[in-house]
Amino acid sequence: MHSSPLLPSPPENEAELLQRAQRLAGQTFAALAAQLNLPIPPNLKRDKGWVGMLLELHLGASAGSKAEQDFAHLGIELKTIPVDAQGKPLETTFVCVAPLTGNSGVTWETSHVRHKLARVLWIPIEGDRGIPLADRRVGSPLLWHPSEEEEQQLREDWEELMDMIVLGQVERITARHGAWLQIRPKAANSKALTEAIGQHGEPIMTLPRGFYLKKSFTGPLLARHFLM
DNA sequence: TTTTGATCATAT
DNA sequence: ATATGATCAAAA
Repeated sequence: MHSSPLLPSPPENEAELLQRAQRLAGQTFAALAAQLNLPIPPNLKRDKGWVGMLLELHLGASAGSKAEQDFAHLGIELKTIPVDAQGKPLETTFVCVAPLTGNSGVTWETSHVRHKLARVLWIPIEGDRGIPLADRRVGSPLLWHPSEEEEQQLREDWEELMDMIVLGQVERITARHGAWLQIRPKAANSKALTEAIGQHGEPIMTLPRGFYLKKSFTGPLLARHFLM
C-alpha cells in the first residue's frame, strides 16, 4: 500500500517560490513529513539528503532531477543549510562535482560552479544533533546572488583549483586550498575511482571530488540576513 | 572543538 | 560510474 500525497507543482515565478518558502519557516520536519505522508528516519546517518528532499517536495522542485538548477525555469538553485542555535552553519555546502577531465577551454564564465551559485535560495534548518529530527524546524529563506566582490573571490578560488586539476596536481589538492571554495572527496567511499590527469599528463584513476563552500563564506552570508 | 577526508541513499 | 541530496566521524 502506498499513499497518494498531494505534491506541489513547480512555482510559476520567483514570488510564488518565496511565498512557499516563507510559509515553511517555523514548521517542524514532523509537520512537513506528515503533510506528504513521508516516514521520518530516526536520524540522518543513513538519510543524509532527507531534509533537502523534503523541502524540494514542498517547494515543487523537480525531484530526482538532472544536472541542473532545482528551479531551472526561474534560474534558482535550492540549498538547505544546517545551522546551530546561533544561526551559524554546521556544515559546508556542496556545490557540484569537480570536473577532472575534459577541461580544455573551460572558463569561470561557463563553469558549473558559477551557474549553480548564480542565484541560490538558502533555507537554514536546525541541524543540532541534540534535537530529535522530527522536532527540528525550518528557518527563514534567503534568496541570494553573489555580489561582484563575492563572485571575484569565488572565481579566484575556482581558477586556482582548476589550474591544479588541469596541471595534473589533483591529488595534491586539500580542503585547505581556496578562500571560500574548497575541493573535497565526493564519493560513495574511498575505493570509488574516476579518471583524472596525472602529473605527467597521463590518465590516472583517483577519488571523485566536489566543490564545497566553506562555512567561513556561508556564515557571514546568513548572518547579514538575520541581523538585518 | 573544528576541520578534513570519508561516507550514505537513491536514480539513472 | 555519475548525478542528485548532503552529513558523518576520525583526525588535527
